[in-house]
Amino acid sequence: MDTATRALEIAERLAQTRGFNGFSYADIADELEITKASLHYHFESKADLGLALIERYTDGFKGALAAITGDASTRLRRYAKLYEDVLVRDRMCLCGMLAAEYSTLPRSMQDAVRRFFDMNDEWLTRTLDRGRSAGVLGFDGTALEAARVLTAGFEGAMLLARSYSEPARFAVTAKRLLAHLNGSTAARGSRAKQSRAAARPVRRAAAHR
Amino acid sequence: MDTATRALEIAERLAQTRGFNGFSYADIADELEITKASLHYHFESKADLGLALIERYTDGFKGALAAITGDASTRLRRYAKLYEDVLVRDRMCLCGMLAAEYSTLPRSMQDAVRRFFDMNDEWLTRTLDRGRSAGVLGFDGTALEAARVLTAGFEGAMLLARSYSEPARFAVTAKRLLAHLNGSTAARGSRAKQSRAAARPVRRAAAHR
DNA sequence: GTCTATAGGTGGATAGAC
DNA sequence: GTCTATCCACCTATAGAC
Repeated sequence: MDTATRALEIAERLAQTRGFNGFSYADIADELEITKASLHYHFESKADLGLALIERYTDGFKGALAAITGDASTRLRRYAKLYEDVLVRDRMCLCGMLAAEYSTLPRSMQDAVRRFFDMNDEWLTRTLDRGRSAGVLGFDGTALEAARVLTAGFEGAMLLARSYSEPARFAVTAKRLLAHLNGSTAARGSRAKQSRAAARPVRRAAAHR
Repeated sequence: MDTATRALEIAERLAQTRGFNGFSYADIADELEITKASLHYHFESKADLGLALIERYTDGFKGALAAITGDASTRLRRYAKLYEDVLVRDRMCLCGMLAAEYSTLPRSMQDAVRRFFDMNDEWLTRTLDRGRSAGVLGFDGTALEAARVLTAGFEGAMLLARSYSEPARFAVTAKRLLAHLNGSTAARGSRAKQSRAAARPVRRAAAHR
C-alpha cells in the first residue's frame, strides 16, 4: 500500500475517533514514521487531506450499499449493520463526526459531507419506496421522511453509544427504528393504543429506574 | 451579569456551534474585551470552564423539563420543542456536540456529559411509562428503549439539520418519531402492512428523487 | 519521496504589577 | 479583577537539500 493511502487510513481512524480538529499532521506522520514535511508532499493542505478522506469514505460506503441484496426489510437490516460495523471498531461514522464540526470545516469538505448524506437519502428512499410497493414495509408519509428518521436515529445512536462504550445501545435502538417500518411483525398487529402492559409482561422486564 | 457568567454564555454558544475543541480562550476574551489572563482568573483551566459549561447547561435543561406539564403526549411534544429551540438559534445540543468530541475531553467533562444523558433517559422513561399506563401512548419494549430511540433520533436530527441549515428537517423527523408512540392517531389505526400508497395519495406528495 | 530547518501563528497557562 | 509580559508546546505550511 502506498504512503498516501496509508496516511488516509490513519487519518480516517483519527477523524472518526477524535474529529477532524482533534488530530494533526504530526499524529499521522508519527505513525507513518515519516516527517510532517513528507506528508505535505502527499496532501498539500489539511483541507486536501480532509476532502480525500470524505470522498474515499463515500466511495467505500457506496460500494457497500451496492453489495446489499435481499428484500427491503433485509436490506435495511444490512444497512444498519454497516453502521454497527463502524461502531464496534470504536469509531463514529466519519460524516456524522464531521457534521458536528461542520461549521469549522472548509467549504470543499462541507459539500462532500452533504454528498454523503444525499447518497444515503437516495439509497434509503429507493429501498423504502420499493419495500412499501412490494408490501414488505409499512410506514406513513414519504419515503424520504422515513429515510431521514433512520439516518438521524442511526447517527444519533452511534454518537450516544460511543459516549457510554456500549455498542449494544446502538443495536437496540437500530432494531426498534427498523421495527417501526416492519408492518409484518406480530407486535405491530397486536399493539393497540390502550395500555397493554399487563398483557405482555415479558416485554416489560428491566424498565429504567 | 458578572464576567464569569458572561464568559459562560459566550463559551456555550461557541461550544454549541464549533465544538469544545473549536474555540479558544482568545475567542471568549476578545468578545468580553478582557485579556486571556483575566479569563484564567475566572476559570483556571479550559477543563474547568468546560465542566462549568455542562453543569450549567444540565441545570437549565432540568429546569425546563420540570416546567413541562400536560399529558404524556403533550409533554413529549414540548420536550422535542426544547431541542428545536436550540436548533433555530443555529446551535447543536451542547452535550450532543460534546458526545462527538467525547474521547478528547477531560474525564470530568465526560462524566458530566453522561449525567446529562442519564437525566434525559430518566425523564423520558418516566414520561413514557406513565403515558403507556394511562393509555395515552403505545409502544413495544421497555420505556427506556423507547426513550433512547427518541434521544438518538433528536440528537441525530439536530446534527443533520445543522449541516443543511434546514431546521425543518429536525421538525419533520421529530414529528415522525413521536408519531410512532402516538397510538391514538388515525394514521396508526388505518395503516396496514400492505401497500396503501394508492389509498392515501395525499400523503405521498414530493417523494425524493 | 523524504529529509532538515524554519517560518509565522495560535493553543493553554503562569508570574507578578496595578 | 484586570493588566502586561512571557513561556512553551503545538499547529499548518514552505524552502530547499538529498
